[in-house]
Amino acid sequence: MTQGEAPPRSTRSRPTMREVAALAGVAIKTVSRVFNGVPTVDPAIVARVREAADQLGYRPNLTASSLRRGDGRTSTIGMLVEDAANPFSAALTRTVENVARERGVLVLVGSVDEDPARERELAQALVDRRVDGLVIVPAGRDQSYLISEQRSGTRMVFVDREAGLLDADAVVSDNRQGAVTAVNHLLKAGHRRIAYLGDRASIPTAAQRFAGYRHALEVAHLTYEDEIVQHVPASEEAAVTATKRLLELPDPPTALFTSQNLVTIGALRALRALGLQDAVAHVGFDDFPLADILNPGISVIAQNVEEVGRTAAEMLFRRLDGDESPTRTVTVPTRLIERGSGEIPAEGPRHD
Amino acid sequence: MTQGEAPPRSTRSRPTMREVAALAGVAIKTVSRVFNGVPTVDPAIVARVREAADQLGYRPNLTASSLRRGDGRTSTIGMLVEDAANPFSAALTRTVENVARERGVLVLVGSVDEDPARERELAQALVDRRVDGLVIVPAGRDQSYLISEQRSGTRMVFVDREAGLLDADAVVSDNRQGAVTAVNHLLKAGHRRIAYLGDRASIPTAAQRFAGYRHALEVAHLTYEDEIVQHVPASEEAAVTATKRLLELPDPPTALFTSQNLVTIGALRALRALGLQDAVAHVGFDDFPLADILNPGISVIAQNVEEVGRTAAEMLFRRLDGDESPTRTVTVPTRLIERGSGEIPAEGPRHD
DNA sequence: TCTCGCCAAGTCAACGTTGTCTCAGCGTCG
DNA sequence: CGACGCTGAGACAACGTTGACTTGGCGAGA
Repeated sequence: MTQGEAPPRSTRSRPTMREVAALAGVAIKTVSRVFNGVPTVDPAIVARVREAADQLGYRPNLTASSLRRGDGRTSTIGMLVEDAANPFSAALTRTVENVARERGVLVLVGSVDEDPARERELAQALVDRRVDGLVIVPAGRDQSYLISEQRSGTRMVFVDREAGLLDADAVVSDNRQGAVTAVNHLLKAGHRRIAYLGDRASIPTAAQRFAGYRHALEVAHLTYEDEIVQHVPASEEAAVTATKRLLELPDPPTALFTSQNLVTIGALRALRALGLQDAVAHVGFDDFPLADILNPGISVIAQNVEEVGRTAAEMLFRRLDGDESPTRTVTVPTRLIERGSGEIPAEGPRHD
Repeated sequence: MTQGEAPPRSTRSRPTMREVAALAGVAIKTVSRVFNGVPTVDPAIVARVREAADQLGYRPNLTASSLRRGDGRTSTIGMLVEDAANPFSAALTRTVENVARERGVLVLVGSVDEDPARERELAQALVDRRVDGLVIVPAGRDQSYLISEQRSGTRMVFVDREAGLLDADAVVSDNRQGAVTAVNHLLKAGHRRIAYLGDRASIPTAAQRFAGYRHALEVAHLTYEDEIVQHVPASEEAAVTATKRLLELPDPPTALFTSQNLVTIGALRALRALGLQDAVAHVGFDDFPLADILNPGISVIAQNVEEVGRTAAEMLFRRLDGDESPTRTVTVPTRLIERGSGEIPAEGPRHD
């Protein structure tokens, strides 16, 4: 810990247009014109105003400006994600930020932690700051509390999951089809006893992935067995326990479909702990860093996070630009990445 | 892609206090008092105002309120990180958000991408929105452009790296000592030829870690050899190439100290590609997910990101609460995590 | 009974900016 | 040479809210 030298700083209050105007010897309105790039101001005056502003360290107050301006735009949008620290949310935030950046718009971020009450509080806090729009990964199943905001002109786009009880734009991954692809891939490797391990079924995305799993089994004329299906809270620990339980069954599954990131990682920890990583096939939903470097590499259904985020942001800005067309839900396809774990055949690893 | 049904929404403008007051039959000021929890308002009137507000879907305008209020606080802070999508930045953002949340403060996030010009632009954009304070992971080495802001009362705390040409609070990891620990650990395993692979030396944290490396060698009376030192841009590809170059030397190093996240991952990819992961010892700076599940597990010097973020946020809020003490730099210790790769002895893996 | 003080509720102006309107000065054209 | 249009700059009010002050009604004490 180092000591600095500075004594308490003089909190001289921030200069305003009034002071700049006084120093430059012009009217406030003229300063306003200069900073808004109005072309009809005498170049000599522009120079004088700029000089005065620099001298005082003047910076326009966007807050005041947005209050007075007709459209009331704040050049700020709000973004609610599940948890700013997790890779999916972080990647999403970054792509939205990239699109916003091009328009000089900043992003207010909030982590909802799968808590509907928190979602609502944060959404209100964003609205209270008069953000121009919202990008929301909803936690709850009821967003009707936003109806009045929507009517008041706040544009919003939902991501990863659609809004409930609210008609709004959304961008989602093709969860169901992704799950079908995963299961079909395991079927192709000869598996007939494929376990499902996923997030609680109350989470819409988990429900869709689970539906895909059931559908694929049905098409393959396999009977669904409750015994090899586990819905657990999305945490590594819970997934480790659940995986072990599955693999210690009298008639254990020969393949595993894990429908969420942390669940996938928990499952692969459990497989390794049991020394079964080369014996039990495994496909996870959602890619994760270093999945390719493990042994075997983990085959996954990868979401196109960048496209999801970019599409959502672009839809939002199109709305802000006046697009009044009917609301849409855009579905972004997923992609199977084969890395080894999903290609382990039913009879166990090949030894020929 | 699904079609919604909603026709263009009626953009009725947002209700204001005036309208609430009219509906409740009271003066605007009374509505203001109700929403600010002033206790001297007749409970019957409070009820009437609240009802009117609910009926209209009224939400106070924090923007206007902050403009009028004496302190001008916006209950918003700005945060500049290297890249919102990388795990270090994301974790930092999240801890700062957690502290802010307790005070009803929201966080505006911007990614600087190691670009000093971008850092400056974003800082200005945040100041223009009159954030109450800034948490900055600086990209450039000169933050003197913030002196006038500081004087105008914007509080700021720097994270991960100290500010340049500006007297301000900072919270940093003990980079130098962490590097010393890493190298000492490798020395203890018998290594005498330890390579350094790190981010460009122009990045202050990289420079400190490099200094730690040199210092540890010196204390151990080992001569510094330029041949086994590489400064590369922080990317996996660059690190892969550099690592291969090091290991293909006539007299290759028996141990590797990688001083940055992506560099560490690049190095371990290269080690695996060459089949040397069990022969060459390796300690990385910065922990990363799944480091423990690899084979061998990757030993690292872990930064305490949570403590760094929390400390920074707490310092910022203490300043906002009126703390005028001299500026400080808080150094947060790092911690060695042994997982296998760093304990490989100098003569190669044991075969006894 | 009258004055005084008290307290709840209201009026007014102001935060920093910009939209609208006005005005002064200048060049042009009949 | 005078009316007119034009152009550039200023005056004024307003955005939605709150700080400072005022008002009015009521109870208490002399």
